Amino acid sequence: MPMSDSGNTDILIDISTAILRAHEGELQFRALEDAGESAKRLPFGPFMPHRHRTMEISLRQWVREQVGVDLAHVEQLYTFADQGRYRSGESDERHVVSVGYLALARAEDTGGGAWDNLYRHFPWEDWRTGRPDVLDAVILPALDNWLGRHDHAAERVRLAFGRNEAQWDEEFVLERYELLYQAGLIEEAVRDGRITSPPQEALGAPMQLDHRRILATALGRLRGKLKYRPVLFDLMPDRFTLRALQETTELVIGTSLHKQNFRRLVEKSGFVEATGETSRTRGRPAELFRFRHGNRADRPLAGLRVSGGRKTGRTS
Amino acid sequence: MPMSDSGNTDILIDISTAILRAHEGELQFRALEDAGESAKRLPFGPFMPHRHRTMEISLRQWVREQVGVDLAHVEQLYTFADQGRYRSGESDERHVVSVGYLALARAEDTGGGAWDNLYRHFPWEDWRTGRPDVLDAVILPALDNWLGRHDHAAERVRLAFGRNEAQWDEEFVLERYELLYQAGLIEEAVRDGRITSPPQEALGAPMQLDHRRILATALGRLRGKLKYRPVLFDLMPDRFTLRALQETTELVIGTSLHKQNFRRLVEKSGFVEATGETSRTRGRPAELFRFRHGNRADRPLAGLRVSGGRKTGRTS
DNA sequence: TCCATTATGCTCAAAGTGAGTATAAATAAG
DNA sequence: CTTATTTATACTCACTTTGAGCATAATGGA
Repeated sequence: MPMSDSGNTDILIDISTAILRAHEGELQFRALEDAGESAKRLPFGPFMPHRHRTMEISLRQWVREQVGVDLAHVEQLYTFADQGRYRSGESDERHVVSVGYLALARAEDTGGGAWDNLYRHFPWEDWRTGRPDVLDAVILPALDNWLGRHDHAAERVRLAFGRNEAQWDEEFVLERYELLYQAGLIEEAVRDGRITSPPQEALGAPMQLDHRRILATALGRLRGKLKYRPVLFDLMPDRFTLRALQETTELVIGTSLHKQNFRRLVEKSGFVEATGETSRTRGRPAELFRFRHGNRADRPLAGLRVSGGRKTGRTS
Repeated sequence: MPMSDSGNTDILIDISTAILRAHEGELQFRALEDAGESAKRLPFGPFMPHRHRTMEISLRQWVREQVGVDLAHVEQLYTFADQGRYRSGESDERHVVSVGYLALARAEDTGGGAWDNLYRHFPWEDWRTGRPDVLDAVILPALDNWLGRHDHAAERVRLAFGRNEAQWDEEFVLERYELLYQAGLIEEAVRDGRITSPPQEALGAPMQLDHRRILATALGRLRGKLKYRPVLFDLMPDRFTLRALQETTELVIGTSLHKQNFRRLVEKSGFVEATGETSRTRGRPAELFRFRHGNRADRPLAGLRVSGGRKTGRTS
């Protein structure tokens, strides 16, 4: 239903990319620093339709050329168009629409450049060594306080943060971030003028513009995709041990897994095949596997869904 | 990495919405007709950032006002920016970026207006009465013929259409549509000048602009979301029998389900509660249920995943 | 040689799932 | 009013999947 107005507004589309890799036991993203600005940012640039036929093609190209990273997987996340979350202080006349992308890279294919630990910006999302203290010490009390004045959001908080009967769903990264933002517990909310009293304690390292929101979207999307598409292998080197695959998986979903069951799951999935070679580190050498391009019934790795089942925790 | 160019292009953002409902045994979407144009279209309009703070808020509002539908669920699908798929014939100077939305409505909340059967545009997606004939009679032979000249796409065809060892994945709606488009088997491809020889037989009813692509995205997204979020209830009336819920489910995923097992799955999921009332039609009266807002551990309805298991088909 | 360390194999019970059979409660047909 | 038809609901049963753990196998280093 075309509206009467012709919609003649000067719009600028920014494309920002969360480029992730698994490296040295960390889930990292490519981060850039600007002079005189403590918060980092993602690589981004304007979409120029007269130059690039599609956003993804152009993105792949300039990330390789200007960021020095070969991308294994590229996926559009979301288009954010809400005003006031972006360049709030600047005097640009144009309305900015922000398109976020998720990209995965193998550590080997990443040149120099600075990489940052993703969980430094989302400490409440890393459950690998158990439930993060910051949840009960800071986040939930602060949210309760906020809920006193905004009780309509109680159900959203319950679902996002797994209170009462609800389970912690590791995919709700964005929902959690947005709630924290709305509750004024995120530094970006202060910057955007959404809240007057600054948070008593910084919850994760802030970023420029809406880049932490894009990172949250990226992490949530990746955690979801993991379970039904073999996207993890785009973070892995050519050959890898099942242990390394498990560690990368744990990095992404933010919990620890049962080793023997993980092995069983992956072996049955048909996504990997043994190479015959072995890798030696400390203990018994491990078999090296390689990704097996979908030549058989690709079964979802639903078993990667965070249990919540009977118990939790890793078994040696 | 901001590019040197300032990106000063006149960009128009169109927001198109696939509004779905389940009605009279069909999965329908709100379709509009234009004079002198046989292909229908979705409701759409330009994004006007100086008027609307976010795309979703404005969309909800003008769909209610101008289309006469109360939306139960709204979800952004994708932002398409590839040139040449959109308004190819027009002389508008501006570059058009198309943002697609999925919206769900309860049949009761939809006013007058025209609704169209979704599967009329995607006959190969409806497996409720078995594998559609058009697949083996038309689509696969034509794709094979096309693959002769474009064999690099063989793996994509295999996965999307479930050939050889691969399984038909009901979520790959967009992948299938895009392959058919690229292979020139879709009328829109002719319209866009992508292919010279028109398809021997029209595969599904065409639509204006890129609206069939948006519908494909919508159906695929909904089929996926079904399995882990209680989104189906946004298509259901206040009270419903389990049979009605099953029929709506089957409409969406495009396959038929085992009745007793569906009942078991839904009852155990905790998403519904009995009302005590019953509905009478022909046979034995059925209990009326209502949606139970997430007050307990919301378990994914993974069981809705199309079996592919031992056998298929409905049991009385 | 013994130990710490990591990898891999195997078991077992509980829960989930596919495919039925059986029974119940209505209406429609004679 | 009796019977057939239709739909709903209950229950079974074999098989698979999953959470959890025990047991054994290869390494390098003390």
